[in-house]
Amino acid sequence: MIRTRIAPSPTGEDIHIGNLYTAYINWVYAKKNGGTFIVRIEDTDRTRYVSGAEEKIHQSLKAYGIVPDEGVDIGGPFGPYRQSERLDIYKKYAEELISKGKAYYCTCTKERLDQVRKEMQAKKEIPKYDKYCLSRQDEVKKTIETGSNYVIRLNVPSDTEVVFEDVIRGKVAINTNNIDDQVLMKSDGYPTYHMAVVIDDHLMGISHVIRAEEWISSTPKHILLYQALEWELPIFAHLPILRNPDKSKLSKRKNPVWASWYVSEGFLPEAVLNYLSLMGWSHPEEKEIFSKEEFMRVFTLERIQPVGPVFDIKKLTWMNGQYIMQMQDEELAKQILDFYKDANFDKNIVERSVPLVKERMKTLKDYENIALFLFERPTVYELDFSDKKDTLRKIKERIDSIEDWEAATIGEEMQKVATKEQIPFSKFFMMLRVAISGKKITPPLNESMEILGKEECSARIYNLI
RNA sequence: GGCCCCAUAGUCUAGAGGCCUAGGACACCAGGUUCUCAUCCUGGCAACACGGGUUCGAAUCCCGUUGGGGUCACCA
Repeated sequence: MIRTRIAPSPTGEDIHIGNLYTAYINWVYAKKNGGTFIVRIEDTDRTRYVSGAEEKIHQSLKAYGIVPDEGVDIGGPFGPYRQSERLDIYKKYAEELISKGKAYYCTCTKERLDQVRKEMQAKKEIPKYDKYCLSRQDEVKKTIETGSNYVIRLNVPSDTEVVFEDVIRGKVAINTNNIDDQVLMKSDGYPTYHMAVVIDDHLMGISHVIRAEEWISSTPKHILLYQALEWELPIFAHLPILRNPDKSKLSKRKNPVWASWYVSEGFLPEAVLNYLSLMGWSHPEEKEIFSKEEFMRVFTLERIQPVGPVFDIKKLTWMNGQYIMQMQDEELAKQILDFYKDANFDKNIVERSVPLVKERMKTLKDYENIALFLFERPTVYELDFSDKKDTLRKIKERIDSIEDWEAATIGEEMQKVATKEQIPFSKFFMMLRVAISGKKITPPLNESMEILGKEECSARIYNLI
């Protein structure tokens, strides 16, 4: 049975796009294998806890259609799915580890820890805890009984090669000399990530730990824990980290990173996911645009490349445009109406405008730039009409005389005016375009005029005379 | 800095020893279609980081160098 999970922390505004990527891969992998996808909230850091973040994460995942089978809202057989509600579980295993000699109490102060680290760095050694408390456990236990603060540390054996097989990278080996005696339980009674992740992944029956590459170097700690508790290892797959254009880890300083930002900018969730799926992975037939269902069909973890890809919003934008172009008109109208629900655009006009704007929009947000003039009269004009009033009058007269108000007729009649006035078509229509819309760049003019209606067009011209 | 991961055009990638004169996509440039823009079509620019091996033959395998990234918390 395949069981995958993502473990977001409610420490930001929303789910990070990199986590969304990880979530998508986990979700697809579980779904394609008839498995279960779990969302577990890792809220063990109460100092960085952001209230409301958890709800936001769930909302965003839902907006992208990544729906968990088990999680805080829906429950499941292995709950609770919020780590802050599992404290007694971690405590129990921490005690087991201590009784097995795999972990120990530590009462060192932050000052001493800093001091030790400093000294080691000065000696150019690897900065890590010196196991001072390990040798004096009886003494430490006594001070703890008097109420002093303590943590529980993993007792990392020296000079041992920890080896694991990563689905994406193959064999990875790290010597324990490079690993610190990781704190497992913090002084506030909460577990650290390393403790909680191992216990929960095991208890929740996670078969595949699919997470970002940044976790590779701490995986040996986790393996030590699995071994200490005599648990079977899950399969590990470390996904590449999405990068900024300067190749550093994708960060909010250099890129929009919140999943909901993309939605609010008018990107379609399916397009974002499609783009994300191309990060480190390619379709066996080199297709670029494909549905979730198709991705699910052909996806394999093995095909993921270990290189960290740069997140290119330009290509995402292009892809989003492709999705918009391929969308059914009715569906696009619905999406536009929904995206602009506050603007209260006239439904009929939106529906009629869709064929005109569809291949001009890259994002839903583009609609306003392109089609606003269909709803409001222009206030600024990208052309000066002061010496064109005569022609304008001719245009208005002709507009008023048209009986069959429909794009083709409008075009023909306007051409007649241009010919009569001896104005080249390109110049004439540019003038008319700006007179109607205020702008030099618009959707097809005749069709736009048809949508606006005869009276409105006539009025717009009249306003300029 | 130690450890770990990685290395095909500006970017995403195909490529698992001869099919490679290295293919596709985005971006960019030029041209065509067009009353603007967009779409669409045609063409173009542009890469196997470097050095050693192995082999009849290497973008593909091995080693080294260089470069990039990640990680070294009572954060995840």
